[in-house]
Amino acid sequence: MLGSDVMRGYNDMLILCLLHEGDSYGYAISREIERRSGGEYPIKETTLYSAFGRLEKQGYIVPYQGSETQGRPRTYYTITDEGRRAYAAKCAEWRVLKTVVDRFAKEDTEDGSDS
Amino acid sequence: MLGSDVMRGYNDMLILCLLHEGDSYGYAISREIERRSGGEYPIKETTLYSAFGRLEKQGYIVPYQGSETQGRPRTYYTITDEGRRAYAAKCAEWRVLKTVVDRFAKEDTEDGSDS
DNA sequence: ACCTCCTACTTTATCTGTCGTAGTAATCAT
DNA sequence: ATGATTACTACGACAGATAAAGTAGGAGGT
Repeated sequence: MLGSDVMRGYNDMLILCLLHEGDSYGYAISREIERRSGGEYPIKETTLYSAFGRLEKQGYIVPYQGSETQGRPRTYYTITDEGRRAYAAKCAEWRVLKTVVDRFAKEDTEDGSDS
Repeated sequence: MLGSDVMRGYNDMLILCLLHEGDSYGYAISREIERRSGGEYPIKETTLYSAFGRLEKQGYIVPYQGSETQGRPRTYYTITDEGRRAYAAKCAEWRVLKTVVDRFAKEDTEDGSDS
């Protein structure tokens, strides 16, 4: 299970990634993140919705009211061109981070003696 | 240049990694992190020293006064067994994070035409 | 002797993003 | 009407990062 400190800084990227694949809304995104992370990262609702506010303020996503609903009306989000650029930049930064942090991580499989 | 949000949660790992390789002190660790990250992550002094306090409180590292000095006396740190275990755990978490975040990152090289 | 530079660490106050807890809002099945 | 599920909001607290400034010691130039 991933802690929030290590995911901090990537929540925005996860959301932009999913919106990059198509418009969506809070609840669905929350479930998709949990599903795609294999249950390793069940994002908190408060974290998610505060991220929406941040991304919207930065002009990366735009909200609109959805009609089809099965409960309270949904707020859908569309990613903007600026959002796509920000997503690409985040992905590039992620590649850098990987190579950098890998230089500080040992490769071993925890014991080297199993099966 | 890596932002602090993405490194947050890995500062402790970087420090434990270097101490795992041998005793050291703040200034040297700061320089080694910058060097090994290829200049991508010049860790802030306040970040570093507050991490030392955190790690010491958790019993992961132990301080002692060094004698050889070229300036103000140095505070060296040794990693403890518990610190080694914490380092291994952080590395394991890092491996998980990589596979999870990769599922949300696009692979492209920004233009698809480089060597 | 004085000043500056470099090493080495500390203090304080502030900001950002996440979290815990709780509450609101709407629809559907019973 | 009541409760379950979907969907979102508000509020206060906290940890870790940051900026800015200060403290402390030795080496080298003038």
